[in-house]
Amino acid sequence: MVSLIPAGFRALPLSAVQLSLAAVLKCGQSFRWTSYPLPSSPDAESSPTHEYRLCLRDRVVCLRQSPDYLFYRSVFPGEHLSAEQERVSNEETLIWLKDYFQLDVDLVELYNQWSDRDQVFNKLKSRFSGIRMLRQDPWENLISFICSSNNNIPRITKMVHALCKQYSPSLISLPPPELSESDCQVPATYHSFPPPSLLAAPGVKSTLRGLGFGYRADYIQRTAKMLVDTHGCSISNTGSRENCEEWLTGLRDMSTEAAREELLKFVGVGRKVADCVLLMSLDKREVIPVDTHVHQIALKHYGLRTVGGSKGKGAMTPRIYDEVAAKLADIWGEYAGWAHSVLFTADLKAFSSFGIQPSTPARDMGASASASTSSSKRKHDETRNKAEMQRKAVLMSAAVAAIAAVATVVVAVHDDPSLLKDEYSDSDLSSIEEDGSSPRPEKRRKRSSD
DNA sequence: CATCGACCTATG
DNA sequence: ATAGGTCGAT
Repeated sequence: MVSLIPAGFRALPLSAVQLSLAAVLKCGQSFRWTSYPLPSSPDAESSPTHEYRLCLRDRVVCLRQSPDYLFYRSVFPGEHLSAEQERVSNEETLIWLKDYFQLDVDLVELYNQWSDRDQVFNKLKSRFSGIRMLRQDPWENLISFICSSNNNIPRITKMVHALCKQYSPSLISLPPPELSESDCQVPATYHSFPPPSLLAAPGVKSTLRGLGFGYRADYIQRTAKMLVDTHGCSISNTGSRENCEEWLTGLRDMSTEAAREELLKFVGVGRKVADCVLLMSLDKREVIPVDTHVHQIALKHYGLRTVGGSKGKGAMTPRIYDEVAAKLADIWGEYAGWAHSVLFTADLKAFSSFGIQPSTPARDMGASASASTSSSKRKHDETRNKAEMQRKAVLMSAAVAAIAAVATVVVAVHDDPSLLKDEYSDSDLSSIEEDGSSPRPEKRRKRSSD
């Protein structure tokens, strides 16, 4: 049967295996999407559960997803559009969508390739499907990931939204989708990402500090200033972006090494942030950003051994960085950065309940998490908007995974399995290596200094 | 080159 | 103490 198209939306045929909005828009690639839970529908199997919104320069793009379709619409400020304007804007939004989600790339084919090359990935692919790389705006991407240093996703999200609110005027104000008429919720205002010239002003430092950016406030202002001073902030006659934004985008045409070299010139941009930008907005699909998390994944699941003078703690030295990146790149191949994103997302604690079907969709009171887990196989909560619920979901998922692990096969490790370390066990990746025969995870060895 | 401490802030 | 690090000084 054909599922209903939500009112005002257009439907693009697209399998959920090719794209999972729930994963891709919330896994820390972009920090600017807002999501709204939708009231549950009678046809719960195939109808969207959330609406996602992003403010572009001139419009707000709204998305919903069913197993077989991506539903989209765009909302503009001002009065109604003519039929012709409507047609044109829909076409523009569709073009943007195809570019932003890189729909020309067959993700299923990539998943199959990675599965052939990597047994660890093979275990994850069914649960964490549809995770692809966005093709983001380089300027927004750069600033967002300067914010990401020594930081966590919720706070980065807050910071980026605060920055947009501070430096971009409100494009439009919209009510949440399909309100339950009970309470009058305030409409949300939507702000686009501000251009470089606005962040280059000296006063930005203190303003951003006031917004809780910490030391990143300086980095952002100085980077914006550098960019504007070096490559100009006038608007070119063709596009609607500042010259330096165009220049940044132009790094797409350079080699990975040359583009990285340019990015590293900016303040607050080290190897990791540079690699994030290369991968997420500059088309460098083979690049693997290595953070502490990815490092742990490499140690735990890919038998990377800690060589060199690395001290006991997992210090991220340039040496280690290169080793991890080289190892994973070798395993995953041409689209290694994309594969990395799947593994990274799978390891996020916030995704511990991802890809597990709730068998009892009716009851989802957040409290009953612990007791019922041991008896039932696939019972699980479904809504996870409450931050508090997420930690319970972690425990629950771990229990579910442990049961499932009994029936699963031993995971082959690429190097020496005996070198596997277990630094943190509350992630999802941890579930795939519990095969019953592996040695008991050792406690993290901690040096009592002082 | 490799290593170390400082840096904002919020949460475990 | 650490969260998807980076900078500047040994």
